[in-house]
Amino acid sequence: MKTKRPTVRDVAREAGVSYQTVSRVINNDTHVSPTTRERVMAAIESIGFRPNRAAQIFQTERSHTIEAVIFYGGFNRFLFEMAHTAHQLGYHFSISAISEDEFITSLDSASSRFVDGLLLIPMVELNVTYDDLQRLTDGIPVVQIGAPLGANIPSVIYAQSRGARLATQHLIDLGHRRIAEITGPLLNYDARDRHLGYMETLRDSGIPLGQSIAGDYSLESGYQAMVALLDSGEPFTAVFVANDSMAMGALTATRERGISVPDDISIVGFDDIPEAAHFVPALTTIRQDFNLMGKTAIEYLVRLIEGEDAPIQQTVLHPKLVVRGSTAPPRT
Amino acid sequence: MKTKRPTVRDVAREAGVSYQTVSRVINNDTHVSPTTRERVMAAIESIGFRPNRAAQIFQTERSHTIEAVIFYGGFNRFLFEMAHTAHQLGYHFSISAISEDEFITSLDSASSRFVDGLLLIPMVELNVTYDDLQRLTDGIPVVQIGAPLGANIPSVIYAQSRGARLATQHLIDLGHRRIAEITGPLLNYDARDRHLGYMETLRDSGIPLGQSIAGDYSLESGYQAMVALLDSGEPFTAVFVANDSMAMGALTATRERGISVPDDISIVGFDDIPEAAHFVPALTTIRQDFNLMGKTAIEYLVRLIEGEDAPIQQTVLHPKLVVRGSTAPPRT
DNA sequence: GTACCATGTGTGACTGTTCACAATTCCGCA
DNA sequence: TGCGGAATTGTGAACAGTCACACATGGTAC
Repeated sequence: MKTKRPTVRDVAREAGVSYQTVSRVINNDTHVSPTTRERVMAAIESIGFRPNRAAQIFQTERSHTIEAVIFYGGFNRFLFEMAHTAHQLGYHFSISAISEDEFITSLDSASSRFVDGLLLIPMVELNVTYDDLQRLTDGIPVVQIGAPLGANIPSVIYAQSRGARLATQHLIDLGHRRIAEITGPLLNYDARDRHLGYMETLRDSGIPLGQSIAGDYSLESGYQAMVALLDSGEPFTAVFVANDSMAMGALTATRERGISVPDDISIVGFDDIPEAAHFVPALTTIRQDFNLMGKTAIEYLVRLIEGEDAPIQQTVLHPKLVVRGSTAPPRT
Repeated sequence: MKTKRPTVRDVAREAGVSYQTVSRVINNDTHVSPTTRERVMAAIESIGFRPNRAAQIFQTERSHTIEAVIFYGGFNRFLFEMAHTAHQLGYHFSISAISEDEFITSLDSASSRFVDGLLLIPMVELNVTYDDLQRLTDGIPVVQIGAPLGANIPSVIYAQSRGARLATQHLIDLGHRRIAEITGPLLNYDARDRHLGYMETLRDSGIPLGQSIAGDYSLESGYQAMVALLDSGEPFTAVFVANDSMAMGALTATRERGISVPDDISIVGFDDIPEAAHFVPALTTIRQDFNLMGKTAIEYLVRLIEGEDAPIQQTVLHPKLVVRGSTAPPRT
């Protein structure tokens, strides 16, 4: 962890050339013979050299960075709140939007860019352990938003399965016994945990599982899933939908068929986005405060960066049930 | 523009101290006498010294930057798309979320951080000229998203007033003659332009202006504005609402009063957010593609950064009308 | 055979800041 | 008056790259 990072001069020694030649190679300069280039590349690979971004910027006075300046109070609350919290604590905030296969690259370049801390917001399950993560990032503190409950990674999560339990139990308490489900993409932590919470609650009450269809959290997929549910012919009086957007799509599907919510079918969503209260009917859902989650994560990350004492921990926030007009007792 | 930036040594000479003392002052080190500190501060101020962030990071190996790693495909499309485009063009993307009074500070620190380009996304009118901007940022290229039509600033905008015209004309074509309005916050470029488009269209058709109430683009404010409109007693058969969120709130207000949309009142929104098609009734609105706008802005910014030849220009995108179920001819 | 040029490679200097340590000043107290 | 120690200030070196230039080599044209 404290071993000095290799420099161009180390690479040069290894490859038997001058540091300037190494510089030329990492900058894709043309005036290098193919054989030399190859030798240098091999040396870079073998000793694990990464150019020091700070030194490059210092020298060239170019950072290759674009900055978006955005005024507080607007849209995009989630990222926004985090950026704001970071600023208040004296940190710049940058986002790196990547596709899955850029994941590794992005992490291990972080140390050469002297990023002080990383906030990981994966949408899918990461098959890396915390140790892998530490090795990849050269020991840079990482806080993950959203993770399996009990994971040994510094993280901030909402207890997803608990939220799903609240939702499902609410339907049971109203008297429903045939409860279908529209899940999120089951590769996601949260989607899977919501699904588990639903199943466990039914099992605990001795109620058979209903039909379950997977969506991808999008409005459109919620619509499609509800259509499929209705087309299946299997009867049900309530649906637990894994997020509010899909619930909105589901509502549209019922409306098109003249099915009344909540008289014919009750629907519970998840997230409590601001629009949920304005759905028709207003959506009963599970509230999560994303801003709080972002803020908490940043504060924790800064503690990890600045204090040696901060322990690895998982902060678990608890969602709550918000009852509105989309749920009612089943028809008798 | 090409004058060398002052260094700690310049400040030291000016203040009659050593460069190390200057360093101590800018790092808020305790071991500096109050008088010396004051003298140094004055020197810094007088010669306009800003510490070279790259050199600081280079030396300390700390950047005071937190990076959020987010996987593509999620939420927050707007910022996200820009980040992605920037990455593809070889640039890092960072966001700086500020309040209005941090505006100046944020801009003039950009050059000491060697930011290559700035993307300005103001929600309110900026009372700075392009020259001011250039001076503040030390000549760093800037592209602004959203600006008055015809402004002499590199910018990418949607022709807001044109969108408002489309919306208003649509209502007129349906036969409406008493058309009310719910505007956005009129300090915003876009809100004002939408308002103007509405007024001009009515004037051009010789139709008197309807009642106009200002909201703040939030769901809740749309609800309140519609309530106020209905309470006013002044009759109207259609409303032009300046964005979709407010339109959603407005729909809730009509529903609560048993007023039918579009039978009693037609409503047109603006933006075409994904939810708009699922409103009850589905919302007639004006479509803007925010992703396209972000992408266009980044690409233009990169051209400004890399090419000397790129001219100052304003790219004007054109919104279009999407007709759905919230508009119909007025009752006869 | 010499002059020329292109290509490939190496050397020294420089960037602006902070760190470690050295030197100076100041003050109270014996 | 002289001394110890704290507070304040100064000096040299180092960080890891890149730039400008110099130097070698080898091929081509005269």
